Amino acid sequence: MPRHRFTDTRDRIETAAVRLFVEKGVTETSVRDIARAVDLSEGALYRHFVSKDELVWAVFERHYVEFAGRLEALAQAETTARGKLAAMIRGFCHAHDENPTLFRFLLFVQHGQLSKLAPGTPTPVDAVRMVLERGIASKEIPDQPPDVATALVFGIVLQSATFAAYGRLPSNMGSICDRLVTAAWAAVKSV
Amino acid sequence: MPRHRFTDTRDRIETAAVRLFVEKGVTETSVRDIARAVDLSEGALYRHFVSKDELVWAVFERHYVEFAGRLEALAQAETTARGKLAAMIRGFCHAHDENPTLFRFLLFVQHGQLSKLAPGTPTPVDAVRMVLERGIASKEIPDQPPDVATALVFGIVLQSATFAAYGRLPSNMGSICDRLVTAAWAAVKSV
Amino acid sequence: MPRHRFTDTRDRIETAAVRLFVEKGVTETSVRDIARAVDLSEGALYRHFVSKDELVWAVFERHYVEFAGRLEALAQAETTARGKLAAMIRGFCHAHDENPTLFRFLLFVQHGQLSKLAPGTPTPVDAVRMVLERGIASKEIPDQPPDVATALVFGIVLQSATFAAYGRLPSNMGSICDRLVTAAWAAVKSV
Amino acid sequence: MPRHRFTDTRDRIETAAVRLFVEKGVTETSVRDIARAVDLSEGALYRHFVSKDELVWAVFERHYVEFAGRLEALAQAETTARGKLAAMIRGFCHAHDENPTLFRFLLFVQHGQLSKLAPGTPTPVDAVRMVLERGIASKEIPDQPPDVATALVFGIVLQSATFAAYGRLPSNMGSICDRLVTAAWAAVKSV
DNA sequence: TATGAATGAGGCTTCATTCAT
DNA sequence: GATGAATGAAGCCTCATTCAT
Repeated sequence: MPRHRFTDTRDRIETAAVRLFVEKGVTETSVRDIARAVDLSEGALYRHFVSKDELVWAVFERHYVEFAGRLEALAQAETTARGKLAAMIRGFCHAHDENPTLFRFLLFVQHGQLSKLAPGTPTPVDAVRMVLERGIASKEIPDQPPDVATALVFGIVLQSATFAAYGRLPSNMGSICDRLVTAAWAAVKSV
Repeated sequence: MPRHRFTDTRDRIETAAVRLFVEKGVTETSVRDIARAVDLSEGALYRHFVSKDELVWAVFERHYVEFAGRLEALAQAETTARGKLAAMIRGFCHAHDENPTLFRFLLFVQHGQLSKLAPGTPTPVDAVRMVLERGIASKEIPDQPPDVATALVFGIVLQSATFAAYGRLPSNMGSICDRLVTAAWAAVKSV
Repeated sequence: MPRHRFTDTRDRIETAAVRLFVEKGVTETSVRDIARAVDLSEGALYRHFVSKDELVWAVFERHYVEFAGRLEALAQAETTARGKLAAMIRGFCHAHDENPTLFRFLLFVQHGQLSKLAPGTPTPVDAVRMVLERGIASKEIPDQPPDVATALVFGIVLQSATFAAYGRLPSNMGSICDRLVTAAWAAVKSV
Repeated sequence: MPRHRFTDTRDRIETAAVRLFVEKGVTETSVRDIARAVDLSEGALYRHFVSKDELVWAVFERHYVEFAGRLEALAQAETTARGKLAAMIRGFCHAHDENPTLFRFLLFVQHGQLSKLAPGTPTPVDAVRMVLERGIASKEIPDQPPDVATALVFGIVLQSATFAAYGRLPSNMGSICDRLVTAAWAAVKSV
């Protein structure tokens, strides 16, 4: 059996890359930076990734789609619009606290990966929007453009994450999660 | 007057630079790109700016501080917490619609300029936070950590701007400004 | 007036590049090699050429087409098939002796540039072939596939140039030019 | 028998390598390319060849010398200069048709291997030259520099092979072999 | 023998910046 | 002020080769 730390190495690369991307930005992170972070030669990276672009994309795509799926599943486990929304916001907070670095990469750094998603690929935005749209249709939520409602909810969650990143809010989003749920629901109902 | 031409050229450079920074990102915009956009040689740019970094910083600092000041002035012209908040949100929307590109550069691109501000320099975040903190002190707003409240308001406004940039919301933020005021107030009051 | 040694520098680059391409091959010649040969930094080369590929192509295309034109003109100045053929072969010998390095680059190194020529672009091969085809049509040359006749003539000329390059024949092709004309004509007539 | 598998693999490598060398050039063919073509790992190739250079050289040397020997044998089986020359040209055509790829590698690609041959090693050029030189000495062929005569013959044969490679002449050189013999003889006699 | 991860050198290119004119 | 050639560092990537398994 060969060494087969392949998977291991690939994971180490991805983790280090995401961290650097969040710390310095994607463009500002050189392949050399990543190589050093995992104590590997630059050339060796290319046995695991075709190119820097592909590395960025691979990390993004995998987790982004997976996260969207998780949100959808959380929503489906609830029956009311408020329940669904609360579950999703808790999902955000949980994802953030589980791996803040990855969370920031997916939702803030992005670096233009979004436009590479195959059209129709479900995103976290879609997941939230879908719940709100249905809530409006079922009159649980007052009539309003679903995109506006989505902006309200998304903004409340993401800006909190931003403040957490800057140290303005506790790094543990779980601690303010309930507050965010209340605020988001109030915002959405306030039309 | 020669000084005019200078100022003129400098302004053209700044405007083009901001546009490119927003379109492609700061790092992804080369000095060559900027020079071409204003139909000037690369070398000539250095008559107007010491370095690319300084250009970025100059544009950011000037407008960012000025914008913070504008927000503060708007707030001071009102007496109630709700009035101040509404005025500021209208200030955001107005600033956005006046020059969406500059708005995005200041609030989204940033590119690490924030940390270069002299400590104590008032920022748009501070302006909003100050109003909310005082509203809490005066019981106009329920007791809560001011930073959380600030996150709610800021998130609602900025995410709407983001959606406007992506075409999910109308490019004219003025058209949803009242909705944002209502939502922000509801969110802040909902504790 | 700026220095405007532009043209000068560009020419020096082209000359050095052709020499190196012939000496070592195109792929085996690095941009660094060329830069050193003209005492310039690697980066500076890119002010004169978009890319290494473009440099190769630029040198090839310009001279190859020009040479084909020269051959055609030489042929047109003669009336008989034999006269035309002799003139062209003398044209080959003259081009070789004028600049053996360039001659070798155009006719031996090539490096796949041939397939980049716009379809229909006249080449030296076409020039020779045209004369032979017409000579066959006019019965000055015995009936035979024109491509075979072209191969005979071209082979006689180019192999001599090859031997000259290797030192097997004098570097001065002019000294065997008449012999080549006689041989080529005999070969073509011998069917 | 294990030795067979070894030999087998080595042959597969050589064949694939020659094909790639002809298709893309030696430098442009990477060890990886070769490994893929024979469905082997890169590392495994080094069990069969010391280095890429050695692989190139091994293939070249073996077949080049062997081909020269074949030509000499063909010549020796004939008595007249014309007979010897005709036999050799037929030898060229036969070798080409038997394995056009190998033929092109030996006679066109070469890639500087020629200069690595031990001085005095007989080559196809030598074989042809020897016959012509003796023909001149015996007055079967008019007096002329043997190298010129060699260039005429070699050029006629090789340019035809070139045209065959480009599709200008039929891929089957056997079909024009007699024509080449006639032309070569005429060229050589035409002094 | 075979594998595939790893290396280190080197290749092409871009970039911010300088400077003679 | 303006130009454009020049620089040197750095960036991404490929390659021939080695080696533990």
